[in-house]
Amino acid sequence: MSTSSDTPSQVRTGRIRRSNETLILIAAEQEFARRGFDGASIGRIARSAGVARANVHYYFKSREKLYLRVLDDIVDRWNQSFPENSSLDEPYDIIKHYIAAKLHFSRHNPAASKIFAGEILRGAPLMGDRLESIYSNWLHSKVGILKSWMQAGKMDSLDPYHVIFMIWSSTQHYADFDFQVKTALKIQEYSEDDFEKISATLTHIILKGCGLSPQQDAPL
Amino acid sequence: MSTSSDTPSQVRTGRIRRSNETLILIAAEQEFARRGFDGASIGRIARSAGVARANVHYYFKSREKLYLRVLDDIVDRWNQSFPENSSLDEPYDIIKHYIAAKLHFSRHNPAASKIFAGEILRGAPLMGDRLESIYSNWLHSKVGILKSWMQAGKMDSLDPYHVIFMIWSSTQHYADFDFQVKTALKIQEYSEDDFEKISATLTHIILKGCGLSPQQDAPL
DNA sequence: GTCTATAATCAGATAGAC
DNA sequence: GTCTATCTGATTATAGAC
Repeated sequence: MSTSSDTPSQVRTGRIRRSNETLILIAAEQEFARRGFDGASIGRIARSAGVARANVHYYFKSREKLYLRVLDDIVDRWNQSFPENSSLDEPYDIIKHYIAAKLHFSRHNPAASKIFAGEILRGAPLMGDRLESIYSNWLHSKVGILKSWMQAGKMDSLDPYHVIFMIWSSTQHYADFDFQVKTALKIQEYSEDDFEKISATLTHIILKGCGLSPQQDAPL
Repeated sequence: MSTSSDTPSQVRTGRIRRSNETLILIAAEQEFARRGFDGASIGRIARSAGVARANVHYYFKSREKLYLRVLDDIVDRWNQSFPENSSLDEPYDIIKHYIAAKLHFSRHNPAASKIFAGEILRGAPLMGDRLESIYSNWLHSKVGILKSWMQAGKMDSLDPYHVIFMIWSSTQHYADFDFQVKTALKIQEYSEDDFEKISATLTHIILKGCGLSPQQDAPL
């Protein structure tokens, strides 16, 4: 078609669009994480991205649409961060691996975690049902797996939902409430050493607390 | 003094003031918890309290002052909820009691918990240093106690800060993120039974995970 | 595709009648 | 002490020149 001819100007235009969209999305994620949807202003996002206010509207139409786009991008990143690793089959290893993955995400995507935390804190006024669909299937399938492990005597009998909520809450805490953690620890930023301590402590308590130890039914 | 004479009109006036202040404070706590400081509107607070917009300003001067007053009242309630109970001296009992107290507060003061969660999530833009002063002394003294228990071999050696953060995060989760929990559990409101399960699960994992069991150095 | 100017909206705060 | 009316400021969103 005539509109799809790749003239130099169109190629350059496409690049500018992508580049500007990316700049705006990065700035928007920081702004929404820091101030929440209500506190965020398009003016600050534009300034921080280095574009004019009107251009943010040109690319994303409205603040709400921009916010939802940021959320979608976060969900994509989230899904990429938790690949199915079928090489593990021991409860101990699987849970240990999951805690590590969650902490890794919290460490490297604190803004993303905060945006979701804010959204849930307010009752998901903007995401609505989309929130549930993100984790619902995953959650209920893992609950089933935990139940089967408990029935097989591989781990202590506990409410599987609350075991998972505990992993969520304790790992996300270091992203969502980093301000309080850092103030309490008197540090500016998390160090490698901090995250090793966090990982060691959470892993120890949760695994031992669930009655799990390494290779508990290792065949001699 | 002449101004303190208790004429009927002044007595009634004082009562109205207290009554209206209370109505506004109750409405404000709900509004700030649901929408955050930026999303909250004085109009909604006034309507919900049954007074005119201007009266909220008359009593509290500004939205920010009202917010800070709500925070102060929450801190008071918080302090009343955690009386020093010197009757306990076993690590197992003390931590178990603390988890129960935290969960009790989460259950009965979800709005208060959410307001603090929102404030910490955004880096305490309005509370500032006042936040730290609330828990700082408590935290560092308890860290010292945990350390002494670990050195005495009464519990596993772990980073005491992260043990406490874990108790905070896992108990507060049920207030701050109740929307997600309730959606996942497909319930409208927490029941007595829900909280018993939560309490049992958290208590089991944390205590066992820290290597604590009841009366571990019972005499005889 | 970009930017300035402007319209429209909303909410906090205040003045002043009652 | 209460309430209506108004002022003010901020911010989203859009129109239209470049």
